[in-house]
Amino acid sequence: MTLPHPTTDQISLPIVLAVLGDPTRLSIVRYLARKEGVPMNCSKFLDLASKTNLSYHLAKLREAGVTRSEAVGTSRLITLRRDDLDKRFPGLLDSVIAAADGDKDLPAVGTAEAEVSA
Amino acid sequence: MTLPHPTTDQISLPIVLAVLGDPTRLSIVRYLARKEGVPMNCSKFLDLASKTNLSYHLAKLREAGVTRSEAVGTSRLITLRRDDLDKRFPGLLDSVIAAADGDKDLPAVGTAEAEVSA
DNA sequence: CCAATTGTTCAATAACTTTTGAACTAAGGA
DNA sequence: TCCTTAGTTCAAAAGTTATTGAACAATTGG
Repeated sequence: MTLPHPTTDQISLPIVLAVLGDPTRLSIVRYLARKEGVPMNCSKFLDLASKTNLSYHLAKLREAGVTRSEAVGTSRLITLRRDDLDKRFPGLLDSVIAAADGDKDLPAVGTAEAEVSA
Repeated sequence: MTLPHPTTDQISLPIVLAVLGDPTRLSIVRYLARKEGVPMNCSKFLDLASKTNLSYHLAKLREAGVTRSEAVGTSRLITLRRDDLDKRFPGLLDSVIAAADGDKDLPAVGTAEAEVSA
């Protein structure tokens, strides 16, 4: 944990909702949920936006308390803060992710990829 | 139903989340949920914002499919579209409202009021 | 009919958010 | 050491959303 993250009780509902109300960020969260346990690095998401713009969106997610970013070497390992979000807003993340999974209009991550891991 | 409302399947997840990600609108939704079955008119919310600004926020909620506004005389009867939202995004509204109910930072509607009805 | 009440619309402005490119840092491998 | 890879920072530009006040419409009660 290198970069600033809010503590669990600092996570704010309107901020989380506003942050998830962006299609790029919602796609990132959906992908992180699908690949939970497999920490992701930024470059996974380069088909959603430019590197600079991703840096911006990932910072928003981190500052809102939705994700955790850990510096490992020259990479960032990005994970969903599922436990914290479930504690703070029970059921919210699950219903958002379920709804996002059924959303055909959200941009997809990793299309045309040999999806290997579980 | 006088004003334009999206149909159930036109309701979009990112738009709903973005619309709920505003403290004024989240307070309105929380209040509507608490007083469900009792249709509200705009003026109930005048302690949240100016009349003009409320008109704007209530239009946003309506256009996103979160509320329904019906013209009755010179008033609007505003109700939560709970059935439609539950059908489209199961569990989402409940978890948002539960989280909003626990949020001390959200502006309150109808404080210092003799709250009469159920 | 007149006035009050309820809410909308419009245009302007203020305030934010998103996107961009260029320049940068920091780690790792050859 | 030098080069590459991974990501950040900064300032500018573009775009969007929120807020305001003045003017408007429509209904209702006197």
